[in-house]
Amino acid sequence: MGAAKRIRTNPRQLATDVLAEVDLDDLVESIDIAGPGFLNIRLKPSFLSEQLTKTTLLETEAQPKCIVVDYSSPNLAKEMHVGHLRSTVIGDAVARTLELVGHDVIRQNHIGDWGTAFGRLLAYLDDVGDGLAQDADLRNIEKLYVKASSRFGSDSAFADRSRAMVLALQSHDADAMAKWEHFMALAQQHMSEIYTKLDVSLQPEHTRGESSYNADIAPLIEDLQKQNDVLVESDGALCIFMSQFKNKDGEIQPMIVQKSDGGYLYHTTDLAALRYRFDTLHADRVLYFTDARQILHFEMLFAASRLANLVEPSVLLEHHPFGKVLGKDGKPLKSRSGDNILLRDLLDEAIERASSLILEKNPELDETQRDEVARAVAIGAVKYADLSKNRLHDYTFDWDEMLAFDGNTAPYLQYAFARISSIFEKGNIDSSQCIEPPKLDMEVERQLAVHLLRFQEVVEHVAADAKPHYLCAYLYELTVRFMRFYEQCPILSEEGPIRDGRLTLCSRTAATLEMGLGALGIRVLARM
RNA sequence: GCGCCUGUAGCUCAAUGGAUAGAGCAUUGGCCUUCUAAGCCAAGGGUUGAAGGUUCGAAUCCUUCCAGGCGUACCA
Repeated sequence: MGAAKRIRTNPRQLATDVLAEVDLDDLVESIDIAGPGFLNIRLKPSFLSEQLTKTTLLETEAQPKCIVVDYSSPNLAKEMHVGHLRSTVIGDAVARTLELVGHDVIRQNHIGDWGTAFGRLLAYLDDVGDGLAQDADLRNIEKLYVKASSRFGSDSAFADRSRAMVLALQSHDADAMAKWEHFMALAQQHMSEIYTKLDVSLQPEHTRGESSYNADIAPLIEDLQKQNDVLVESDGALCIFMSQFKNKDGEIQPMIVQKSDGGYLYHTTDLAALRYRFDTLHADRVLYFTDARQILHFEMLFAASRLANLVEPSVLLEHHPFGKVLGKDGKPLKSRSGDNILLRDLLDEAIERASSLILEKNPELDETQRDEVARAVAIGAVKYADLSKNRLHDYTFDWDEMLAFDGNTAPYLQYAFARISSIFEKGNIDSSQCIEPPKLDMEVERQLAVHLLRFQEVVEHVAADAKPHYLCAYLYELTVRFMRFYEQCPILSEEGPIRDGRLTLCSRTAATLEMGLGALGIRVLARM
């Protein structure tokens, strides 16, 4: 590192110097220098034990910030498919984690409920007649959109009508609005059903779609025009030119704020949304979870908002991108029928597989319990499969991998919790009363204790970097250590301080699992 | 063309510039008369796409290649 280089000391010497200066006798059992200059510190069991019984699980933020988390944000012209999983699940986990550490989190579901897609859709509905619109469920509308898009590409008159429909919506033409509202009601109902099934914390009040910024756009453009040299007309469109963005011809790539036909684009709504988040919601930090194709869009959005002073310089603007979902053949994911795999089909399949496994593993559970466990296991497995990866590039979707219930999966963590619950149930013990400091004589006990004490650090890391996979890795390692402890150390058959101390380890592990999985949006189970 | 991203075990993925690059799946072999075997223990499996460079130390940082993906003015 730079520091070591500046003082021109080799790491081994530095370690020796540090060791000579520190006095940790009351905390440390042994400390020695190893390898290139590591200080290996072995903490005293008494110190570990004291920390476990005297510290809270998680200290909350002393100075909470107002953090806006923009995630899920499906385009309602289409039914939600597996491509929506990442934004929804990762965004939700980060929102929950930020809340857990004490921040004031405002969720924003920036749904695609406006724009050209709806022009095509509504124009197509006009062409085929209202009858279809009356009984169209979302699956039909999904197909409608495909047909509308294809006609848009092949029929220039239809393309013109689609664009005219967009303008009709933007001027709030009554007929167009009625069609749009009918459609939106169906689509939002579908969206809510998926969120409920997925156990995602997004509620209807978090929905603030593109259409909700309609009234803000004209004033926004007016304000931009008041600022010298920000908005420039080019080929009839109003643009912001920023020299760091170049197009394929090496010229400056404009950010189009208003199209030559007077319409607006996603740039425009996002600028309005960002302004709203700062002016009205008073955001200190804004996080966006979208796929990686939008990287350039967000770079331009953030740069433009700085240029036009839409937000204070101190406000943190972060885009957290990720790759798209591919099939096993390495091509964008399609089901056999050629459609994208729908989210509700994935979830139903997951629950079905979990249910039949539970029937086999634990036939004693009654049907109600089985349903509850199946849901928690299935949803947990699907979410964890996504959350445990930190991948910016595309990732491969595989049914068997995503719906696996053993190994490094959510059910493994849930299983540990169920085992602990079973101990407390069998011993008729209240886990919240377990305060006996553990002895930590066995190496597996010490290993568990050390890891338990790192929860705070990991949660803070997730809150800072918006990467839930750190927490997944932590919880998995915690569970591995607990399982070793569980195999080697009898609990209920012991007596006195040994038994009580081990119960404390169990209690703390269960509480950590519950809080950690809760931050990921995954439920724990007393039985499974 | 230019820009951004990615390349790690057969597969899916980890690894604040640090120690012998780790997990899971799959494969092979053990462990249920004791708190849930969705578990535990063990084995095999690597030139981190390639080559240079910086550093006491590189999967990680820099340069050049190779391969793939995405973006590149009125879609989002």
